[in-house]
Amino acid sequence: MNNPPKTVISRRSRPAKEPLSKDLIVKTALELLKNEGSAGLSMRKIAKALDTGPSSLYVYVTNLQELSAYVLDYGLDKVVFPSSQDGSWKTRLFDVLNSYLTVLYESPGIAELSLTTIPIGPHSLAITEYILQRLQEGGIHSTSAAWGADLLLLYASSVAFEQSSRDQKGTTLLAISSSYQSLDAIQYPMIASLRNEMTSSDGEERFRWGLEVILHGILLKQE
Amino acid sequence: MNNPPKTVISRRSRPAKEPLSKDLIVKTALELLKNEGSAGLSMRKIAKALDTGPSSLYVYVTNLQELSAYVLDYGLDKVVFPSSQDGSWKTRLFDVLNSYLTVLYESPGIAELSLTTIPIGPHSLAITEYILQRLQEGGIHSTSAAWGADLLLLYASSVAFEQSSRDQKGTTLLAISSSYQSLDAIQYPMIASLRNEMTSSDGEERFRWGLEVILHGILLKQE
DNA sequence: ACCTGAACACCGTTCAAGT
DNA sequence: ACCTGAACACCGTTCAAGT
Repeated sequence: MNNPPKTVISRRSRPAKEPLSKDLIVKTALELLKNEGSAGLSMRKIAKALDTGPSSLYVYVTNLQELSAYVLDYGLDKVVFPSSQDGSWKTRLFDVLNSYLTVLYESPGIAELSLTTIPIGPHSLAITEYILQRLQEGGIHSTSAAWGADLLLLYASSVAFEQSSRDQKGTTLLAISSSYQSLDAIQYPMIASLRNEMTSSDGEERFRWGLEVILHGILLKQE
Repeated sequence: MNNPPKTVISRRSRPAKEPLSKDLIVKTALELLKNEGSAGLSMRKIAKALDTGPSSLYVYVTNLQELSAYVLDYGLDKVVFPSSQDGSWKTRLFDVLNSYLTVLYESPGIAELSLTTIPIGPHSLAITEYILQRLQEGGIHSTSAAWGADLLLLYASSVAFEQSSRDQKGTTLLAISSSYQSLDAIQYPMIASLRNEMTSSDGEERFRWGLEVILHGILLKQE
C-alpha cells in the first residue's frame, strides 16, 4: 500500500503521466485558455493540470510571457489558407482573415493574446506571409503591403476581442447599454442618434465593412 | 491647532492625509500607471500610495475593472479638441486623433487600457462625439460614421500600444529583430523582403498613412 | 458611513535540494 | 538533466470588527 498505483484514466489526454515537454505544456495551456479564458493562463494552473509544481515548467519555458507567445501561435494552427483555385486574390484575402477571425472567436483568450502579445511564431508568420502575397497579387507593394497587412490583422483581432469580451462579461455589456440609454442627447447628440448603429453586433457585416474600407483605402492611396 | 492647515508642498498631492474619495483614488492610480506601467495599477499599490489598506478602496470603487475604466477616462482628460477655426474637418479629425495618440504615448499603461477596457466615461464619449461630428461634416453618415469612428480610435490605440510596448520591453524588441533576421527567405519570402518596411518605426508617418487609408476607404465606400 | 486588520484564495519566479 | 518543495514577494476581494 506504499506506492499507490498511478493509473488514472479519466483526464483528457494523460494516460499515465506523459513526460513534460514544451509541446505538452503549450498544448495544456491552450486548453486551459479555451476553457477558462485568460484567467486560465497561469503557470500554477498549467502545472496543476499536468500534475506537477509550477517550478517544473521553467525547465521548458523562460516565463509566462514567452509561454503566452507560444500559446498564441499554437492556437493559430487552425487558421485555413485558401488554395490558389479558391477565387480572386481579394476573395482569398477575405477568407484567411475570416478564418483567423473564426479561430479567435472560438476562444476569447486567444483574441486577447493576439492584441497583447507580439506574434513571432511560425503560424503568425505564415498568416502574415499569406496576406502579403495576396496584397502583392492585388498590386499592393512594399510599405503599403507591410503596413496594410498589420492593419488588417489588427482589425480582425480587435473585432474578435470586442465580441468575445462582450460574450464574457454580460455585466459590462449591460453597463454599456444602460450608459448609452441614459446618454445626454444634448451633450452627445451624435452618439445619441447613432446609438443603434454603434451597438449593433451583426459581426459578419461589420467585419466585412472594415476589411473593405481598409483594402479600398490602401488601393486608393497607391494610385 | 486642531485642524492642520492643508498647505503642504512636498508630496505630489497629499498634504497630511486627504480623506479618501473616488477622485483621489483615480488620480493616484493614474499616477502609478504613468510611473510604473500597467504593473503599477493594483489595488494594493494604490492603497499603499494612499497610506491605507486595500480594503478601504472598495468603499468607492466596486473592483479593479471598474477602477481601470475610470482611470482610462481620467487619463483622456488631456486630449485636445481643435476649435472650429482650426482648419477643415479632415485636419481637425487628424488633430484630435493625434492628440489622443500623444496622450496614450505619454503613459504606456493607458494605451494598454484603451485596448482592453470598454471606454464609456465622459471623456471617451466626448472624443467619439467629436469624431462623429467631423465625419458628418465630411459627409460620412450613420453606420459608416459609427463604425468609422470606432475603427479610427482602435487604430490610434493600437499604434500607441505597439509603440509603448516596444519602448517598455527592449528584450522583446530584440527578440523580434533577431527573429526577423534569421527568417527563412524560402519559407517566408515576402516577410523577408519587406523586413525593413515592417520594422520601421517612424511612427508619425505610419500613423498618418493609416488614418488616410481608413478615411479614404470610408469615403470611397459611401459614394 | 467610513475605515481597518486579518484572512482567503490566488499569482510569477527562484533556488537549494534531490534523482 | 530533469524535477521538486518550499519560500519570497506579490495579487484581488471579503468580512467581521471597530469608529
